[in-house]
Amino acid sequence: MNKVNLETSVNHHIALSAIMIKRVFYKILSENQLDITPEQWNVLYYLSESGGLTVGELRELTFKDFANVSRITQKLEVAGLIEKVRDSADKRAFKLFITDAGEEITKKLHLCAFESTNIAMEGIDAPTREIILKNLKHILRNTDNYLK
Amino acid sequence: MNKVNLETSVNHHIALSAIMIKRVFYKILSENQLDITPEQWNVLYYLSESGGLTVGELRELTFKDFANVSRITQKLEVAGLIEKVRDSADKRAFKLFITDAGEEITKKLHLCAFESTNIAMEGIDAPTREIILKNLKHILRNTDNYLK
DNA sequence: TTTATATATTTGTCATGACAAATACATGGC
DNA sequence: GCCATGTATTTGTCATGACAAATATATAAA
Repeated sequence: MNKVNLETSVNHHIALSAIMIKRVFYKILSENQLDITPEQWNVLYYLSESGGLTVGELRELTFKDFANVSRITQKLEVAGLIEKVRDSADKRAFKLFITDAGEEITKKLHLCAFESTNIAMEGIDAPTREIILKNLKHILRNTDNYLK
Repeated sequence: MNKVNLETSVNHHIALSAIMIKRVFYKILSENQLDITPEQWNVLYYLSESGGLTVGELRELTFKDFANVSRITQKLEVAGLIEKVRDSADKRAFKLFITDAGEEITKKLHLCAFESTNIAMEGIDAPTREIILKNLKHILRNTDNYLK
């Protein structure tokens, strides 16, 4: 009888923590009257770091699929936070750029992300955070290999 | 300038790991022709452990909100995997019970969950898993306190 | 009892994730 | 150039999460 116990399952607790962290982030966002979702923040983050990414490149960076990146970027474009420019060399593709308004909001979003990290990680020292990070990256490799 | 770096953010990697683990689980479920979602598995798990829970009790156990538990249990009921029985003492509430068909599927789901754990955690030794689990529980307390 | 308020659950809406199908453009082989 | 195939992106559908509003029943207060 291979029975799983969710109370002691790391997998399960990763899922729960992810949900709770996202809730904290949502709350901080709404307290700061930022009409942005955590996933939109994720896209803005990468476009702020490096402009001119395509939808496909964003897909890789964000671990999302084309469909979702497509829809998230549409919303950000409507909100005036990014621009989608047809690539003249490859007319199927877009190059995405963050706008000045997008950069403004991204600055605030960095503060919110910083705050939510402080809340979630309070009482966990730096070496332990390193261990957790290292092992989460290990889990990402494991799962990535399996899904290939 | 408080700038967050997602590449070294534990928060962010928890979110990514959660998504990837869920994808692995989805894949295993579909390979086993189990027409069940990870969230439905979660509900089945608790109803298998202890029958007669209300929607509200399930909500607490699963970290979901009423709306979602309500919809998930509706689908499981339609699929014949659980039963919702009006509580005679409190006619607002239901008592939920897993059916024999639900128990059958739950057995298989335990195996799938076990398998997905093995895939995600491969190469991470037991003491390290303990450390991760302990700290994820710490994060759950931190976030829970903040959201209160 | 009547009324106000609290509780259990459901429904509606929007954003997102998974997944399949559709669109539009590119590229290689003929 | 023309066609088959591949690539970039979009759209549609279903399940779920967040959140607000609605429904039904319970309970407390007047």
